[in-house]
Amino acid sequence: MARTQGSHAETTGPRVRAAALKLFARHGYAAVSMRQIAAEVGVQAGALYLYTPDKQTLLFELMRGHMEDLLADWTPVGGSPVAELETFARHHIRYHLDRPDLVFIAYMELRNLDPENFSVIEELRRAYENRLEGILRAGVERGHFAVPDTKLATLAIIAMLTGVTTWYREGGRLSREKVGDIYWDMVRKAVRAGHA
Amino acid sequence: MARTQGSHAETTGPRVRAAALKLFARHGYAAVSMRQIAAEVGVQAGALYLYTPDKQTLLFELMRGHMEDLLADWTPVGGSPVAELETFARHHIRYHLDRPDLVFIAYMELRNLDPENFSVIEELRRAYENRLEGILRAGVERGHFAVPDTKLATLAIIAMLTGVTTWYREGGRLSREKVGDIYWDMVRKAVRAGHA
DNA sequence: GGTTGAATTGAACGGGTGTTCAGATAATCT
DNA sequence: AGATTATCTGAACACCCGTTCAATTCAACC
Repeated sequence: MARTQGSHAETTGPRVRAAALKLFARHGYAAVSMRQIAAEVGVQAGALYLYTPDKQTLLFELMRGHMEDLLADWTPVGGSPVAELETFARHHIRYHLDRPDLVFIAYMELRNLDPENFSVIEELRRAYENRLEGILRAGVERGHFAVPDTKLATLAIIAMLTGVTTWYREGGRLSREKVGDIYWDMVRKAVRAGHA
Repeated sequence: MARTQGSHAETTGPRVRAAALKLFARHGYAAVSMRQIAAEVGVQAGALYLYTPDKQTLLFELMRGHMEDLLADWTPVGGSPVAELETFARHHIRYHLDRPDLVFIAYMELRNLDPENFSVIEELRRAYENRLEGILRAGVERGHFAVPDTKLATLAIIAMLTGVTTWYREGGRLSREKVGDIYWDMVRKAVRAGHA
């Protein structure tokens, strides 16, 4: 018996992606089977192939969408480097706290991407890093920041900020606002000039 | 035909662990089969069970050994918090650069641990974090550090320092010494007091 | 040189994998 | 009401999984 209650194409597609996202984040891409995803959606495994050509593409599209949204979430406007760095840090934290599963996947499942898919994601990731490095470089030129190496500082700051997703839980001791304040305080001090 | 060239028990054990480590780090625990590990060692899959009760224990023992070595690598001596923080940061970086595969596994494969194994590893990880937090708290009490939240600063610093393994490559632009200097500079400034 | 025993093979076990596809079903259109 | 078509099922395909174990091989000992 097929399709027991009406046409579902428009809702099933997103539900497949949502189920894959949830299960990939919880158990890892390799550990999740198409049959498990189908069960989560409430459908047989064969039906998934109406919505994705294969399992690999399901993972890739989740990661690509995430990276593109991340890049679209905010673009530098070229103002004061200090203000731009603050905006970057707060956006980064807020965006990552809003999408814990996608963030988790984007960092953990890189090695499960086919080589072509991997380079697409890597390029998007580099574009994001370059944005932060641009801010740091501008700040160093104008004397607002003092970092020994802008590339390294870029990676250190992103690692620090992204780390928030490993411990933050909704309704915990600290509000998002407060978390943003605390991290921004550390970032600002870490790159600050003139206080050696 | 078995054992084509002599008794191998003493060398095969470590070789099994080394092969598992390498393959788990490259492709992930769930994506690596016992037959692949056996092939890397140059043995049939059944022979692996002379050296591990099962695949899960192989992963767990790698992670447990790593965490115990990390804790044994250095213990705080109770001196100046600034000096202790520097020692901690430099040890952390050096240790992590020395064992990229183990570090990778310890962070990526937590969710593939059985619940009992998971809590063992989690406890070791918490013990490590508590060491750093102890340093920060001592520094805050004596007025050397100013951090809004020592627990959060602990996690932020560890995330930042551990991030070094994602980009550092042997023989690259920066020496280990220089990397340690740069990260220490950022950590020191991030927690510094009296320069708001 | 025959015996012992550790080290290993290779086949087997039950079950799970991603993917395909003919056929069934039900909502929509004429 | 009947035809059409998008949606989904369920079985099948070839293959891989972790693990067990009787049989085999060979170094060491008597």
